[in-house]
Amino acid sequence: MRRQSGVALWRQIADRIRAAIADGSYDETGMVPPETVLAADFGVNRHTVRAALSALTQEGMLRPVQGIGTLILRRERLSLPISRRTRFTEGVGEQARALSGALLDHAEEPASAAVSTALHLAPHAPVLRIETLRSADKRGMSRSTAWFPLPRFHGLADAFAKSGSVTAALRAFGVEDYVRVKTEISAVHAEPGDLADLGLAPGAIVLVTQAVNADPEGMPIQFAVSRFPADRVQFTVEV
Amino acid sequence: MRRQSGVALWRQIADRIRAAIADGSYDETGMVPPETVLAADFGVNRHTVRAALSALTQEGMLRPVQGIGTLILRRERLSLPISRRTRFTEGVGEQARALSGALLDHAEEPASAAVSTALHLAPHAPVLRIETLRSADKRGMSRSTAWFPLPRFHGLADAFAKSGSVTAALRAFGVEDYVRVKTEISAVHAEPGDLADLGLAPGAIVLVTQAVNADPEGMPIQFAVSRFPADRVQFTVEV
DNA sequence: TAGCATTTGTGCGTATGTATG
DNA sequence: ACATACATACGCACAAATGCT
Repeated sequence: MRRQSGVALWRQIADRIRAAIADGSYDETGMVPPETVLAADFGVNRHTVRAALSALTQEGMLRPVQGIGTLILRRERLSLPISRRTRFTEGVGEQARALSGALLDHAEEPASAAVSTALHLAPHAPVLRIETLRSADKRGMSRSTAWFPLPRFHGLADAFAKSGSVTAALRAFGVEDYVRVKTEISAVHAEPGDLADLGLAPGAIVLVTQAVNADPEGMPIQFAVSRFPADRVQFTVEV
Repeated sequence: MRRQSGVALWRQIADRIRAAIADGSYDETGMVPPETVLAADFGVNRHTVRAALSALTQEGMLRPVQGIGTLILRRERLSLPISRRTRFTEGVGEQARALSGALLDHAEEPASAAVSTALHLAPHAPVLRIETLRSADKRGMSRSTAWFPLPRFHGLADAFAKSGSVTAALRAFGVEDYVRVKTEISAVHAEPGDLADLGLAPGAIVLVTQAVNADPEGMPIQFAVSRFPADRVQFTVEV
């Protein structure tokens, strides 16, 4: 708990309580310890603990009950498998009920250096860019920007908008199967765009993946940069 | 850039500049834009930008030069491959010169529920726990806690202390080869322990992996929880 | 050499946010 | 709810170092 660090004490404490809930430290009671206990544990005033709990309540993670304590509303982390056959929709599987994929924006444009490299295209070759938002149980789970080579996938944005699934949209373009050839995983603080689309608070963490998918012949067909709220998603790699 | 969020503006800006440096946005000049430009871009006072740059200078990422600008000293992130044959030392490869692994602590103790499950042991079976700190070029790269079944690996802590390598220590116990069978990746805010061991600032992000290694016969021999500073490390998965 | 534009470094006054008791 | 202390953010002004004309 460091002061004068640019991060308010109440937020540092909120982050630690959130982590403790996620790793099951309070599973026995299903409640957060009393405010006075937390205040003593963290070495701060009770006001400060209350500010932290208030923020977590705002996030929908806690529900305070007068005279009883502060209940934990269990929100498991979605576990997304990364494998040679990574698909968001299938990966979520039984973990959530209401799955949706929305098309936020799309455009045809010349490829940037990073995109043309990833897709093995000539510099500035034309590509289709689509911006998507995926949700599970009405909570934002990923904000993704994907690029596809043109003219092969001209019109794919419409196909995605109809189905809400990249796999289905690609199938409409004759791609029966595709494989994940590379995934880079990093983590950064949420940017203003994430806050709006995913409903996050400043200082929140987003996991960032940069992935390349290829068709069965090994030709890259999609390069995607996706951003996942780290408190709602984790990755599993089984090789 | 949201105010009154528990995260100081200068820290939010420092995080965005760090991310911009990491993704190569300023590679053309090798310098950060002038303070007045950054202030206008982010819509804040120049003092606030200076507080952000000062923090990054403290991290050793920037060097300001009066009359010239602010030079970028380090932008590369260590890329750690995750595969069936994941090894920290080999994974770093050519990316760093001085590699070291220090043994911080070790003890023999009964397995917790998570550990006994991961290692396929009976509840409370005896295990060896070792705490390690790995560094590359004198910068902390991972803080790791690993568990090994007993009595098979009794004395492994000493072997690790001598070599600074898990692979070498295991070989001393007759394990010529081992494979990574599972990796879970998530991200959280740094805890006080991370700040000290890895030299991080509050609010910093740590990537967390939970991994199981098994010997060639498929018997789990190691369960490890590792914490990596997200601004120094990223993962690559090639399947 | 002198002058000028650009850029980082510093000081001060004020308003708001954070943490305590 | 109030009072207090400190951190954060702003606006304005000016000093100091550098490169160019």
